[in-house]
Amino acid sequence: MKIGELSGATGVDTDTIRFYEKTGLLPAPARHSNGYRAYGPEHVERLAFVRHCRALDIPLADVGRLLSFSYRPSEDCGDINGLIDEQITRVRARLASLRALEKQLAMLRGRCNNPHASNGCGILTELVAAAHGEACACHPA
Amino acid sequence: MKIGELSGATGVDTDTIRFYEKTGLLPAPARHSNGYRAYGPEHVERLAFVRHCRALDIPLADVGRLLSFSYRPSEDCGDINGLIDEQITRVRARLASLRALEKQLAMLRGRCNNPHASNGCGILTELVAAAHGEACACHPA
DNA sequence: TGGAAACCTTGGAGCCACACCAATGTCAAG
DNA sequence: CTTGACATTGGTGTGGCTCCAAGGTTTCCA
Repeated sequence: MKIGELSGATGVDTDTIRFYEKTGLLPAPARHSNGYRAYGPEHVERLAFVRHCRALDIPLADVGRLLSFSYRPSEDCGDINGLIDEQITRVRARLASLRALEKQLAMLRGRCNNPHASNGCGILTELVAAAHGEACACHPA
Repeated sequence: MKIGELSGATGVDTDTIRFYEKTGLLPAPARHSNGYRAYGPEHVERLAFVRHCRALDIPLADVGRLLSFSYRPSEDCGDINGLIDEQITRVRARLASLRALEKQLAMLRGRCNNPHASNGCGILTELVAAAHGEACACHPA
């Protein structure tokens, strides 16, 4: 199968497929006589694996490690656990900071509910106050 | 004050300060006779404003717009509201997807609790199953 | 006075995970 | 024979920095 067919079968853009090949995540496939890439079912599977990991927001470097584990099945799986745990930690940290952020933005937004001249805008006033180090709605003292 | 002093006063890396200048977010300061950048209190304030916006994860392009509002104070502030609303929308969308992600990763992690050979690893099995399109712990059918 | 350490300058590359582009080559259908 | 869809390579752009190299300047201490 050609790259467009692999793309259609997996929903992954052809540019992305070539990018994965260049970065070593997908093995370089055989070529047709005209130079076109020739993929088999094993590529479909491997690409699906990569995309599933990416759906979990696992960095490409870690996906590569996971792939190497699945090719050395006798290795201890402690590293796999660690890798997933790190990913969970990353996600939870990002969640915490985004939750705080949402609160701050909501408070800031509450400062201004109707249109008026921006020299009277509570939002702008608030942001400028923050620049002065004063307590602000989004970062209360 | 020199760039290092501005950096010390605001906690912003000198590289970042130069980057902001290059992208037009900070005005190019005067220079000392030796070519060193010469900053005043207005730069401290403006830089603090930028950093506070960045703490709210507002993109630099939008920070630039906010700055331009504060220099054209007679403008209507409806655009400011819209800008903050967009930011809130972005943050909420990201929160939703991260929450889903956390659930999926937690389920995946539950597949393997003790170290063993990775050909028996539930996590890897799960990821490979996903590659086959089967229902998996993280993306249940 | 000398020399090291700490600062400053510019310009450019690297990070992540792609997306998009141009110029060119290949192939199947009408 | 042309049109259009597909393929190739290589390069650039994104955001928001971060780090580096190669040099010039200032400051501090013996």
